[in-house]
Amino acid sequence: LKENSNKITINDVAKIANVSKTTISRYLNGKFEYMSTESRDKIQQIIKELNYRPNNLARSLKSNKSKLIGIIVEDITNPFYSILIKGIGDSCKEYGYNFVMANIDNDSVLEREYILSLLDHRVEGFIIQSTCENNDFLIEMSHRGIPIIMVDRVIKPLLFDTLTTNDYQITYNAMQHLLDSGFQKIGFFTQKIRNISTRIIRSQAYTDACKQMFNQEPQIYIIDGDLDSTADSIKNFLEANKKQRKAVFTTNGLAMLNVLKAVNVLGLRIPQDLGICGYEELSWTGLIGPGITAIFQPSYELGQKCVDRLMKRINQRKRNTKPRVIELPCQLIIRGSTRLL
Amino acid sequence: LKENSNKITINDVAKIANVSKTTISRYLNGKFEYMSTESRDKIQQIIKELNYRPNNLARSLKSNKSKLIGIIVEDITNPFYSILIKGIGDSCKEYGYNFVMANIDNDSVLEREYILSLLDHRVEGFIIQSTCENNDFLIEMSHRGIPIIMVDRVIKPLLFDTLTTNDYQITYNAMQHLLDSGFQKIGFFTQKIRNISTRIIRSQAYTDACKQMFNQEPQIYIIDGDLDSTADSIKNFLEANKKQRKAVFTTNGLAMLNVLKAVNVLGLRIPQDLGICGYEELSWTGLIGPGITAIFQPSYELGQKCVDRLMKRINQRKRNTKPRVIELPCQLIIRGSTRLL
DNA sequence: GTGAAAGCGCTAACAT
DNA sequence: ATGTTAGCGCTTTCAC
Repeated sequence: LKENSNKITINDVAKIANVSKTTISRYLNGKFEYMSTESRDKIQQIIKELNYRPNNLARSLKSNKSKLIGIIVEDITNPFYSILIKGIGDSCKEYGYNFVMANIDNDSVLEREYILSLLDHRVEGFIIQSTCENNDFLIEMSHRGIPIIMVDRVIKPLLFDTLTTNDYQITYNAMQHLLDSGFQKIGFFTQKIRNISTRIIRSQAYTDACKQMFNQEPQIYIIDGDLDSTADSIKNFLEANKKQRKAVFTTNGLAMLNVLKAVNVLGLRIPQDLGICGYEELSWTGLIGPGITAIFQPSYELGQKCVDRLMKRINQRKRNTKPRVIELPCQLIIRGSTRLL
Repeated sequence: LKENSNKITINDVAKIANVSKTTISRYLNGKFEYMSTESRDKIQQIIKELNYRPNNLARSLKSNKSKLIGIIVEDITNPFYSILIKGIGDSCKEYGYNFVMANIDNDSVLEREYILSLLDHRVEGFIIQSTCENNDFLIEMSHRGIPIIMVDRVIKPLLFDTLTTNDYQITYNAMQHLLDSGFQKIGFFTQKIRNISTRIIRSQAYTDACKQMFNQEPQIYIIDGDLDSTADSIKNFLEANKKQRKAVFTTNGLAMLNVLKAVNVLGLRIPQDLGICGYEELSWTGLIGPGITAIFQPSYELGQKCVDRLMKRINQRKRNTKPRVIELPCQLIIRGSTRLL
């Protein structure tokens, strides 16, 4: 590598190769049919010698193709997303793309700001795990011809390609498993539901299961607060269902963590005093007490498929074709926390 | 937002405002001293009405400032890095920057490829958690004037600004704590050490502690393999130190997880049969058995400070000033897994 | 206080 | 098979 090799331009290469920069450009874009073998070989060698790399900014400015996509996620510290992002990154590489990422912390204002800011860099499309509070804005973007893939969120009516998991079915299956294991009353522990579709769908599956299997009213506990309030919720749930065998279902990893901490503080035995089950399968769920029954989501594959779908859209002439929902199956990992006694 | 508002250029704004695009450009760059208040107000209003946003690609091409930085990490699914990246992202936003990230999975070839690929996008600098196998290459980049911040790695001689934690000291402190808790022999469980400086430093602190406190030879176990081989390592360690009270120290979250899984399989009691302590404090370490004693690293702050430092470098005329090491303190979170019996 | 014009490093339409 | 030329949307020098 030479000093300043990042300052070498197409003109330098052209001059040394004794051809016009058009020919170099053709070479760079693989249009070899428009040049002699000698030109081709000479150019190849010179590029290699000079360590020339084309300036993407200039290419993008001209062609409006930045080879960059934008990723908007709720919270990258959540393992579900960090694995998803790894899938996205690996897949991007295969397509010759890079990605710019923004963490929006559930803030819809931030979501809009970041989308505009990434568009300033001319990202060619987005993979968005939306707050679900900017639907009009997203539709606007879509009308402008910017491909958008929704991940882990379903917005109705269906306006964007959507990558998600079989949330309803797997939640319902988990309920069935709890029934089969002898649990009689199920508490549903979730963060604030807001508009977020996954939470709504999961709670719907729970509610349906309550009616259809457990003959109980839904008992939904919102645990956005601290450890104490989570512990209180659990105590309330236990009090309200004294004689029956009980289990809690958690809607995401954070809810799971909070419930486990509270159960720990309360000194409850799993699964004798309380069964536990829910989203999501994390590296450590097998190690807590008797092992926690948990739902595994294929987040890496989800990330890959998001990119596949986005690339299809980007390379598609006509962009207003009907959006599709792609649903990947989850897996219920059964462990001691929901054992039949 | 209007249709096609991303197609509006500085020329459109200039035409409507009835001024030259130079004036618009001055407005965009805050050079208000070169225009009348009327011009200024008019431009402001028109930009707002049109929802005009300048094309970053064009700005960057001209100015060679992309407002983009590059992040290279080993593995984004490791909570240490995902939290670090959150810190980086939040801090970037304050500076008006975005970042392009690459996950290199400990692969030095990928590291080089990604660095070049991000440079094609004219990132203005890098925050790199290097494989430590591309030092010459990184030095080359640095000579070309590309600011590089090393994070979580120390390369000697010191050629880059470096953000790290007080690894040696905190590891040594952890050893002291084990001694104070009545442990007599310590096993060191690590992934392959390779060139990675953190692992070297941690193992050095361990080795020194062995000599200075425990009067033992270092007992280092490499656990890159599967669960079975980790379990074997633990059995060997126990066999080799039959009569003494024993503890293991793990060098990162993955090693910790593997050890805990193996301990679980072997049915060992913590801390009676085996004490456990090490990197790193994760959301769940308090929930396993009696709670796991662990080292907390301030990764979010580390991420923020990386960006602070990088911005200093980017905005610095003279870039060859002496590199600095910034060391953030860790915390040892003491729990039941290293209890005095 | 304002504008004309050159140019950043490419691509592509149109020649030849 | 190859070159000429005109931009892409900005910034910046220089002139007035």
